Amino acid sequence: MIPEPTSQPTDFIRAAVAEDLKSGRYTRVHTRFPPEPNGYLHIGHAKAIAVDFGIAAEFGGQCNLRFDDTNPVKEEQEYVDMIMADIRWLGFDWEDRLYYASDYFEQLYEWAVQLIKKGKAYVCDLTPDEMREYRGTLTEPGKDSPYRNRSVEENLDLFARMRAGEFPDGARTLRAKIDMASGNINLRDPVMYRILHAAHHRTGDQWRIYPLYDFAHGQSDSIEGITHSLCSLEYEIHRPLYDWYLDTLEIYHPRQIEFARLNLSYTLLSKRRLLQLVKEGRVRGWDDPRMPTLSGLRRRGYTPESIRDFCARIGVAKNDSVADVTLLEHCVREDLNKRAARVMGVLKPLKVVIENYPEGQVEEMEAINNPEDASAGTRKAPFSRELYIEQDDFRETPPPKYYRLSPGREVRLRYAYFVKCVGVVKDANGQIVELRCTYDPATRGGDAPDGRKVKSTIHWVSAPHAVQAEVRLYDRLFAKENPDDVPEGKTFLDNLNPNSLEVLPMCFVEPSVKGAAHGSRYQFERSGYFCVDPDSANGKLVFNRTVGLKDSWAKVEKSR
RNA sequence: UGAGCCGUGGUGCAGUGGCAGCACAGAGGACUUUGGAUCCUUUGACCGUGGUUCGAAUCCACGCGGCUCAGCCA
Repeated sequence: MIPEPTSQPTDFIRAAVAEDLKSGRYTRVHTRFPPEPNGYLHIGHAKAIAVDFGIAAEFGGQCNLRFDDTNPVKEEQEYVDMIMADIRWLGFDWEDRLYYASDYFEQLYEWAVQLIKKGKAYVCDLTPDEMREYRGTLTEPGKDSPYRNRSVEENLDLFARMRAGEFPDGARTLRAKIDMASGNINLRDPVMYRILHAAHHRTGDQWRIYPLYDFAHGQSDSIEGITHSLCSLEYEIHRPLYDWYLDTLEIYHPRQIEFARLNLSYTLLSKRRLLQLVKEGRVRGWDDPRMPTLSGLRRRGYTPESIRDFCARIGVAKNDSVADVTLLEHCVREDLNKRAARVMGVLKPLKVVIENYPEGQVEEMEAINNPEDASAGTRKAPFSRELYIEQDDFRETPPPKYYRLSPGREVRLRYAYFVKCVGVVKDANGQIVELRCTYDPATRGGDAPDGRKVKSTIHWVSAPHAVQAEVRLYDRLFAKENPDDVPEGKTFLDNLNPNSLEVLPMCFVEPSVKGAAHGSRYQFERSGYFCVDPDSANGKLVFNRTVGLKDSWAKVEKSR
């Protein structure tokens, strides 16, 4: 497995695992990542994957991939396939250890029978409503079900007939006989099996009863010889039940340890609501670049390395916490800064004519591909009399501290010449449509022999050589730090950022990027990191902005 | 008013009886052919009250605050 780039984090789970090894409670480390195939993986799962696979690797152990597919009505093969692709993309490998809880249905059934024979499980005929009443409340104990003391023979018979499909959905359940007065509601005779006449994506119509999570998970861990079953905090309260099944069945007993799931500012990480955004068309799909799904982040241009780095940096603990999305952004910037080729791209073009530059002349200017990586080499960028620069790089009346182009002011065109603005052309509405400039031939390459300095260097693209592209600018999907923070009567949908997507159809990039493959990542100098979207086709380029560069001018301007 | 868990700068994570630290964010500066990157400086925290101790973020007690659980979801 890939070693994480940042320092070795030592957290309470690693400490517990090390202690278990030292004490001899376990002699090896074997974990598992157990997704339910009912949605796409998101950045929160990336944390869990990093914990499960990461800890196993660090201790020289293994990590299984196991689909927790005990609910056929919610689960689909499409999700299984995408989940596997996402985990691989993230950089983790379960080798030949791909399992499904549904692989164990027969064994689980036998164990259920065993529990019945031990007098530890019974078939219950209570309706869902009745069961709720009998369960009691958080502060009051429950009452025993009237079916609690059926004979072993009757239970065996009924359970077999449940399996045979003799009863309709919901007519009966198999329940563990534990303690209806327990302070832990999970122990008040939890349901082990429910009747579901539904086809399963793997077992087809083989089963009419399906085990619930609690009756499947621990035993699946046991079957696979898992040592440390790492899961999120909400299962903490299930641990006594996890332990009860294993102990009562008298089978190999893994240790469950819980940690806090990831929350991210300005982001929703709930499969249910992510699904809702997709189904209602609020986004273009699971892989919309604004989605926190791994497929969305991938399409947005995030690297797996940056996501792993992020996971390493947020750490693992039991505090409910909200990680700052700016840390995630920092992680991609840091990674892409080292790796992304620089290129010049003009998002909002303003035409410039260099009046004293010979018509028809073209010069090939040498440009550095990546100042952070000398091995990336150089390229040629064509320069000519007519160029495009960024609208933002010109102000007719420059505010204080604005160093870029303005009438009479000289700036450097990166890798080319000093130019001075000598005229502004406007249309009938007074809109600036073109700049007239002069250049100093002595400054070729960007340095003035007389030693004079310019305050600013701006990027440009030669108009006749420019490659047209569509650029999609993304902002946070939600306008609020906590998308769930809504006033009475509103929903998280009201916190959607109406400006989360801005499409710029008429951008110009330098010709070196022509024909770039889907997924290629670039830094557009002074602008940000961009990634070629799969919508690019037939020579038409579409870029997604992964993340902007830090912009200290924007800060100055904002504070004014 | 049941059971379980958790409280350290704005955020996340360390510190497990001996000078409270790291990262991100913020502020300031240096440098710069990206207002990028890099480098330097800097603001800022132990939920509260008692107790034990020479010494407490750490151990104990009592409070306070937050989260999870009353699916035949996972």
